Amino acid sequence: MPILSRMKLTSITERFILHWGEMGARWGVNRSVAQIHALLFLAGRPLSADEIAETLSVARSNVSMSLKELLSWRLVKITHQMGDRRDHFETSKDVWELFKLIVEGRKQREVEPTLAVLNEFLQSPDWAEETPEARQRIQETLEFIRVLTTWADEMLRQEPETLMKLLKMGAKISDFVRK
Amino acid sequence: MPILSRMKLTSITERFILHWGEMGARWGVNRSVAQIHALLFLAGRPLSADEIAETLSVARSNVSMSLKELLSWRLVKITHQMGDRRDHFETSKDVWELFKLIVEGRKQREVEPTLAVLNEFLQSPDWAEETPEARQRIQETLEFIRVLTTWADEMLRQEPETLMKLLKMGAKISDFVRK
DNA sequence: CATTTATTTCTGTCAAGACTGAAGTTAATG
DNA sequence: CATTAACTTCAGTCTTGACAGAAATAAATG
Repeated sequence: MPILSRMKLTSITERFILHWGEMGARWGVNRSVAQIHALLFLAGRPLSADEIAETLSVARSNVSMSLKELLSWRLVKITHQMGDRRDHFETSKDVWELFKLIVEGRKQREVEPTLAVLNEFLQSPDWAEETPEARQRIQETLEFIRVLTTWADEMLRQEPETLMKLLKMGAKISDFVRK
Repeated sequence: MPILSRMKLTSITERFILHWGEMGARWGVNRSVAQIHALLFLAGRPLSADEIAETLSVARSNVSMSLKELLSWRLVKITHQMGDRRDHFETSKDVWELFKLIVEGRKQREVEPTLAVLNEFLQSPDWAEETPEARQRIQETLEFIRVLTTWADEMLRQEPETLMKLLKMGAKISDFVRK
């Protein structure tokens, strides 16, 4: 069976994918998942699971699982091509959009459970047993996470252009606020 | 040899430490490292390495290594007590300060190397071989990371109170900027 | 409705790295 | 300067999770 579907990667594309995989791993993302996402990002067109497997030299089954995870993060969408029964997968080419989706995903999967846990502490009958200092620090942590996520929600609702302006205005705004 | 140094953890403290360890693991931080940090945060006083090991039931050597890592992130400082030769370890009780240190650390360890890699691509003789689309996406990624880190640098230079104000003003500022 | 094709799930293997206990090193004390 | 205490490093073990190949399932086609 001939290999028809392997994309040949340029040196830079390959290095990008490898670096992205490394970084993913550091941030708690499966290396293959990060690599597949990087490949789709640079390819800029829908790829079939076979093509991905061939190109990155990973098992077809591994690609299947990784794509499933990327789908669950909504980083990847399924598309179809006329006359081809296979699913094809693509990702947004807009880094801002990707960033938004990742932040949104982490918020739902990690921040919200943490808020739930911390809030539960406040309700707990054991709460009164804590030292006042520990109680205060837990409350400050809760408040910190709340402020940060509320703000992140607001920011991520903005259009990329607005967001860019906000970020680039950062210095001026903070000078203003400090006074 | 009697165990003199084990702190008894309240139910909530224990649950906090366990949850923090879990979250750390998700974000690519060694679970013990995160747990030790959580313990120091809630204890609110300097603890010896022995005391940490006893309290969390992990090997003394593991504590040594983990503390070394926390020191390298500057999340933990060594202090001494009169009449005790042992090092004691403490962390800031201020979540904002901790957050700053973590962001700063990740920036240095992960973001800067990534910027270096991407910048290198632009200089590379292979750069011209890339498709225009891939080139554009890599450049946009670079720009995105640059804008975000520049902004983060600015924000983290602020006092916590200024920062709080900025975050809480978020909505108003973005309404203003959009126009 | 049998057959081919596409996709997912399952299971065993392997590698990375977290953890431990022991050995080694350094520093303080009498 | 010998001895004890504090701390670090090292080597092996154990755990976790990534991965490949095989088997199972689902879907499409003639």
